[in-house]
Amino acid sequence: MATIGDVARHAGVAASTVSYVLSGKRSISPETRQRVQASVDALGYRPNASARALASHRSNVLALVIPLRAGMHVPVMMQFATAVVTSARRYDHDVLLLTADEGATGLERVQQSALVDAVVVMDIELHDERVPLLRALDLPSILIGFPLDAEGLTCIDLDFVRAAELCVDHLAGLGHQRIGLLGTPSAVYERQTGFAHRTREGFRAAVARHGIHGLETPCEPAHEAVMATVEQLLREEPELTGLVVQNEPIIGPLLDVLRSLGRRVPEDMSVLAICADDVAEGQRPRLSSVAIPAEEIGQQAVELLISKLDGLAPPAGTLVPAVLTARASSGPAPQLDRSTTA
Amino acid sequence: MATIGDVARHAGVAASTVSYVLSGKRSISPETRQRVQASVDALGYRPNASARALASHRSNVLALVIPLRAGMHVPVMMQFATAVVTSARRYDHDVLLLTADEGATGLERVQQSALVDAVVVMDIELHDERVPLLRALDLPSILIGFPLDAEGLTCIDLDFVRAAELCVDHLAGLGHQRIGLLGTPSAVYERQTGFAHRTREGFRAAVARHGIHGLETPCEPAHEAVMATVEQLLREEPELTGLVVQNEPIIGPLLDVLRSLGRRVPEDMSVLAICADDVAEGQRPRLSSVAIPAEEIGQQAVELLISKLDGLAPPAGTLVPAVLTARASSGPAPQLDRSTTA
DNA sequence: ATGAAAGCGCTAACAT
DNA sequence: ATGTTAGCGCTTTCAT
Repeated sequence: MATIGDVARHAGVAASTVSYVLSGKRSISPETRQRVQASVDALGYRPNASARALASHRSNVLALVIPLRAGMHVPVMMQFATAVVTSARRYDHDVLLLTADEGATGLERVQQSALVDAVVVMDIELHDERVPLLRALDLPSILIGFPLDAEGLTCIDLDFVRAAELCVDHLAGLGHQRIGLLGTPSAVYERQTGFAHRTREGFRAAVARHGIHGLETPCEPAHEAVMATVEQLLREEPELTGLVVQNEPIIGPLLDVLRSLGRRVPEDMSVLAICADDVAEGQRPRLSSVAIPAEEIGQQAVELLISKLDGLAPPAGTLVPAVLTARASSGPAPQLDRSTTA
Repeated sequence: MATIGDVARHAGVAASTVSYVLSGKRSISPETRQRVQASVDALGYRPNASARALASHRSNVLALVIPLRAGMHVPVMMQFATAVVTSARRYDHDVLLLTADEGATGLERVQQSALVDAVVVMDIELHDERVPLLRALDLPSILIGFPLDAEGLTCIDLDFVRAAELCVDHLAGLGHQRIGLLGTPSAVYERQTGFAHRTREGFRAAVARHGIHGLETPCEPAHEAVMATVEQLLREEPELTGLVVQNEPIIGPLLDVLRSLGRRVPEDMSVLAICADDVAEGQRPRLSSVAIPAEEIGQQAVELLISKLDGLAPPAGTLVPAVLTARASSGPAPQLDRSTTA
């Protein structure tokens, strides 16, 4: 491997000049720049990452803490992760993978060994144990998700409160009076995961505001569980005509279950999902949904982090606006013939 | 952050002694060792990763190339990834995430900048473009999957040929005469992904050996596609009584489709899956299956890689044995009343 | 069994 | 606009 010294000799300049040509941190005459660039190309020079990090106190590596906890939906996680890696590369950074089970220890370790410059933390709980650590650690960070107390931290997430509200507003606008929230697996609520709680919050508030009736239930991702949960919901509220689903893996089974129960979508039952657009469009009927823009959030997360590394002070909280797309799964509330016979 | 010099001063020894205590690369008197260890603990010393890498020519970081290509099943990928990270940590290594879309460039980059010591490459195609590069690059590597020409490379994977054989043997042993292989999305075959091709190979060979009739088809992961594919299969072969599935996301829909077509599992149709055990057990009926031991493969991959870094020459190819677990979805071939009426 | 000292390859003052 | 030089914090000879 060629070193910066080799390049300098080849170009007939000082090593520092090569460094400055590469970093652009001071002005270089066009001729010198060209000569150096030619030598770099000729030798196939690539700076040694460790040497650079040691001298500059910057590793150009971000840590990504990926949780793999019970009830999490993996494909969505991976969309975030991919977006983070892709965006990081655009800013000349690489991404180190930290699993959540190494937990707080892992964060401390990578910080103290100066392995990474900053960290992206996913799957934030309302009372996340990593939050105090992050505040103490002097490691620039961005949380994808909001803890209850976000003081001093930079966070970004979809506006889940608004997402739920949009769903309820949409259903209420279509005349639905009794609707349900089919949520994440219960483990997710028990961990007090931010997005699930905030969705529930928004659902409650909107239902109250519209003066309509709202039921909430978690749901495990298995066909049987979906069946049981839907039946339970219909037992509690036979006149249920609308469903908001925040649980990607059960979407398919849910539609099957409704079919097998003889409830047509959207004629008898309107279904709204909070899920990735491609998932919504892959269903039959195509689901009206509020999208989870993982790509956009991951990208913005990296941009916020980079701006912190550049010494800027980005906004502490970024709520990505929720957008509802009406498709084929939601329609006017049915006239409740059923109510007279039930 | 404390440096090795701080620790040395605190313990009253030379920096090199601290280094040797930490690395165990030369013998140290028990007293010195203790004193140094105490100072390390007292100061909370953690070696600077860049300095260490620069001096030792070892970054203690592995790269993991994760593909996110069309048709891939994400949760399985993540199981591999998690196993790799967890195992790497056990050998005091971290893992850098490389997405496949950076492709060969990414491998070259991390190698030339000495960012990583070695690389784990997933989702190998029969004629993988990264294979010649890997051979040229002088970067220790392990492939999870076998290219057609694995000369000079270290590979590991489940024995998919055997996995398919086991499934066919099982069905043939139960008297099934006409069976189908419901495979991955066609994009996966078109890319000539190793595991999909090898499964097909094994299926063909076993079917021929048993002198029974075998149908093969790819299948896209959407309810409608599953329905269409199954109907097509039954049209071609009305007396089909056994199905081997290598396509995790369609397992749920497949069972629904069979139900809606009035085919009971396993009375009318035996279903065998090649998938993770928990997926097989999460279905109703529980699926007879050949497990994909992602955990084990990921772990072994890292161990092989570490042994290479230690200068050993591990076996070039490791085929993890396929194991079939019979559960509730497979049974004796039905007496074909249907054949007389069809 | 331990110390001293020379780098590893780069960046960033500090020159001029 | 460019060169000189002093580190960054560690590992590893080379000494003893």
